[in-house]
Amino acid sequence: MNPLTYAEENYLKAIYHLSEGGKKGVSTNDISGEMKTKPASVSDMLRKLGNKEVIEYRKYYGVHITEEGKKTALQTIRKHRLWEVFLVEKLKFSWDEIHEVADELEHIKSRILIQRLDEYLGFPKFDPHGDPIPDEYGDVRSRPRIPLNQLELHSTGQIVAVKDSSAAFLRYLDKVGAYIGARIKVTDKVEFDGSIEILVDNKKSIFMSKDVAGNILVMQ
Amino acid sequence: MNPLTYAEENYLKAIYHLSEGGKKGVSTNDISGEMKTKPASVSDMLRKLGNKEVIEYRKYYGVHITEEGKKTALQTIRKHRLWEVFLVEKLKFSWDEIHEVADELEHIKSRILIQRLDEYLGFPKFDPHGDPIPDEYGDVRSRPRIPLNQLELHSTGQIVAVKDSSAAFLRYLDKVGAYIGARIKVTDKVEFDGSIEILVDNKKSIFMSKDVAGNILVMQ
DNA sequence: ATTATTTTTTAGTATAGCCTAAATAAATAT
DNA sequence: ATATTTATTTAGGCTATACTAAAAAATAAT
Repeated sequence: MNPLTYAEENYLKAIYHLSEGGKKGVSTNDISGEMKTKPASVSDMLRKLGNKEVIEYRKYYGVHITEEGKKTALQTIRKHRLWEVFLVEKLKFSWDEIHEVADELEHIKSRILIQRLDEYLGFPKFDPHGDPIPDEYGDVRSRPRIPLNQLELHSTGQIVAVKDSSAAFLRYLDKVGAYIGARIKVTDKVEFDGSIEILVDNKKSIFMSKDVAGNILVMQ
Repeated sequence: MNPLTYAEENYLKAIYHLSEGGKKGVSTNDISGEMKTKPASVSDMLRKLGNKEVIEYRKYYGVHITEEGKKTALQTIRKHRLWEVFLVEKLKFSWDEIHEVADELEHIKSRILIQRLDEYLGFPKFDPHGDPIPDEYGDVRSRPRIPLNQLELHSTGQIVAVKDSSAAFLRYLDKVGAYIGARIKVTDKVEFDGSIEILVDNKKSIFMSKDVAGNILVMQ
């Protein structure tokens, strides 16, 4: 159908991100939180996105993104991440300065622009945060995951999963401030017993045993 | 005052371009022609731009851009032209493909982005069309102007001013289809009397005497 | 299983930017 | 100088996006 507006693209992207992982619908409140708009505005928008068939929308029952919608969202994400690579690699931005700018750049419409940019950047597969860049067809080559204890000293990564997903272990992670999605950096490795120290989100230092680290999967 | 919206920036840029050369006000109809909107929409917008003090607006008497407005317009033009250089030099666009894309890119707001882009491109002074790129403070290093009759056969240029700005001469130029800003190419030079033939905007052929050509300033 | 609370939707309002049709001012022609 | 034509503005409408306040549905609590 019609191309999406700037605002519609942003909502769809938010819905896509909120959908990741869980297969249940996304709630109006979740979206309103993500978009920093009021729930009433979200309801309005959901009706529109439903009409454009990028989401399935049943009143009071949350939202599912359609295949069409997923493809569209991935195109926006592709553009966002390619521009992030450009900003960091070519214009020497640091990775904490790029988000807002990329949020604007991602809406530039020209298809040929993105193809040329991709080529110019050497067809990168991951953005500066380590997130994968979807290809022109929306396919994502996800990065191999390795246990945290195998990460080199000073390497960075992102926590993407846990091997041991027992409630006890998750509770422990929560308590020390680690979580799925956290950006981490290995700041110390103790040879003697294999325990390590990591920095979470550039803020919080956590010390953990080799056993614990072995149960956390990261991607670089 | 408040930052300008996307649409306001576009109108202001159009007004700036229409103001160049002539010191009289720009008419509503001129703007509507340039922006491909209806005169009624232009009236609306002029009131807004007047409130934001980037133009001086007196009903029925056309528009003058203020110093503040000129500075703002030049920033937009600077961004537009820097992006054009990027598209041509780095992404290998041909110069007839870049306009629409640059029209979108010019509205990206980050100041630091433009500084870095400028640096990355090696602080270019002219865009791919030969138009000068204003600096951060809106200063334009204008390219030397020469009388049209001194232009070589087959050279191209742009009409930027007239020496004789009498009403009669301007009316004549108007009648034959020449105007400030026109892109021209010298297609013939008659040795005998110094008269020349030029092609305006790749469309219209004009034949003119040496005297007339000598009163038209072009930049290459 | 009612009641209370939370979530979501509807109703009505506002602003930006565009439109058409009608009214008014300015410019031109007789 | 008046009439006609042209340019411009006003009035009123439409769509997109957001808002607040009120209504309705779903969920949780007793």
